[in-house]
Amino acid sequence: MLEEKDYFKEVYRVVREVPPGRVTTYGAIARYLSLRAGARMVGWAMTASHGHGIPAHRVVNSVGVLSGKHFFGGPTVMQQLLEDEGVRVKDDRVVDFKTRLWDPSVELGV
DNA sequence: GTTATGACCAGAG
DNA sequence: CCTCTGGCCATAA
Repeated sequence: MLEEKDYFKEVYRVVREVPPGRVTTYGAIARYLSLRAGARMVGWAMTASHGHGIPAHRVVNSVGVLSGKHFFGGPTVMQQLLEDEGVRVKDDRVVDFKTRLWDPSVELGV
């Protein structure tokens, strides 16, 4: 029946809430959902996010690096998607990462 | 059961 | 900037 695990759906729900032009991090999602599995499981969930309509390009690691760009079918696809939404990317890193960061535990309230 | 791996994180040097 | 270490823990073999 459901291939997806419950925490997968939780992660997807949060990622879907990330507005265009903003990014969030694996750690932030893990913190917000209190996933004991930690940030690694968020990354694992993203791997399975294909076909779920998840804007995975808005999820980067703690320093704003596009660590998952390799999974978008090309080395520039993820960057292209972000820049198309107004997020500047330089050397695989989000420019003005701190101001672009959308932390669910802050934006949605803890 | 054990081992290896990973779209991670934080700290130390 | 770089590498290394320790921690986290689900998944695969």
